[in-house]
Amino acid sequence: MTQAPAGKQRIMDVAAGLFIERGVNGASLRQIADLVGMKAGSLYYHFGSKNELLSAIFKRGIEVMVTAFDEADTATSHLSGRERVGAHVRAHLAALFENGPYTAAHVTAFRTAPAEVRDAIVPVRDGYEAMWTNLLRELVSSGALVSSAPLGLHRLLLFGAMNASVEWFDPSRGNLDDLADAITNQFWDGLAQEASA
Amino acid sequence: MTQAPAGKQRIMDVAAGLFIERGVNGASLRQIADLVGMKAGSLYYHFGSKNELLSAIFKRGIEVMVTAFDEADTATSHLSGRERVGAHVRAHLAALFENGPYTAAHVTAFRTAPAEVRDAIVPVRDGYEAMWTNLLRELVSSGALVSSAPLGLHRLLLFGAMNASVEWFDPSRGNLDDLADAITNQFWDGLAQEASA
DNA sequence: TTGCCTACCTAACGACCGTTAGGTACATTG
DNA sequence: CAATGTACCTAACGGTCGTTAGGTAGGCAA
Repeated sequence: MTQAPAGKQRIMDVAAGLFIERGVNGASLRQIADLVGMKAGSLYYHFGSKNELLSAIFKRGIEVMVTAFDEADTATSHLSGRERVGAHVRAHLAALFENGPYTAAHVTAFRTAPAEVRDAIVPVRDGYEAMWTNLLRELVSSGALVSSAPLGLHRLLLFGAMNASVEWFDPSRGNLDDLADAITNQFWDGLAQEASA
Repeated sequence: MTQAPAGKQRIMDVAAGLFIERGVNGASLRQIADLVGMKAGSLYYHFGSKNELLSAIFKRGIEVMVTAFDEADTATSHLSGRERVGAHVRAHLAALFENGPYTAAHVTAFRTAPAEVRDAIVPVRDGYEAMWTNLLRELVSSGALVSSAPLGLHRLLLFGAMNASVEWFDPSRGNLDDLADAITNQFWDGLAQEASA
């Protein structure tokens, strides 16, 4: 059943996909090894334990998000607030759907991972969240966003809207740019017909 | 370790909480039984299988949402569009945080449940989603919501924002009314400083 | 050729899983 | 008082889990 160069990279790819589908405890090392074309014991040549494999996947998932954020940042720092938010939303979606299964695995499987794994990842994750907090703060300072809203809370709502898309959006059938636009529209203008009093 | 009247109801309570914490496969019948004050085998007096227990919890979780929606509907049908949305958002949050762990379990654990369980639940869940679709359609017809937006998509975004709160909101420390207001604000008006062109 | 390194494999360990068969204590009913 | 039903328990079943120890085939270096 072998079908590719295998190795560490491929193990992580396959494992991340299986973690998304069946959850941390639902995906066994034997299933992962099977899909890779190995035996379960051989995984231990590359990773010291299942938790280590999990951590590597989550960490990579955050790195992918951070990289996407940085690129969007440098590409749009000179544009309007709305365009900047739009670019960052698009970048987050790219991390979820276009740059491997790592970010999606982080978003869906992190919650039920062993506390040991979660505790090791939280600081890395905090770094990404801080980048968004800074972005939104800048937009308030520049007068683009309302200053009255609790930013931390609205950032979490935006994250919720974006991340939940892994459960229903199919990138082979839908357009990621359209999705990013819809999310940005809702975040920026809302859905009310006209600015209500 | 017994501490309460036990029975079917209590098993579902405890199991739902554990499914939220550790996921479907991470929560074992022995752990559930332990917390209830039973032995694993005894659970089979009340439920024919683990999947049956899962299904019962998910189904209950949806019933709780539907009930909350109906109450909000009859209580606010005569009010403004914004107030109606606000009431329904608040009702959804009530289902997630104030009416037992069932809805939260459904939202967090459904994805990794066995296909057999998911397939049985999907039709029930569709009923709840249709209620929201109808609400939003009404609001477009009445001119309260923009007609240009893809409603189904925006409903999913709203669901994502609301449901993700189970991962970070602590009802013993935060105010659910405030959270509902923030969600409603973001959905209705967005965060832009003023209606941008 | 010999020896080491890489990347696997085989085979098994104890632990835990969902599930089942067959008991038992207690309350209710006749 | 006997019979029945309810709500559990004990003990075990086969299976799967993460993990480990020890083996092995092929490539590269000396």
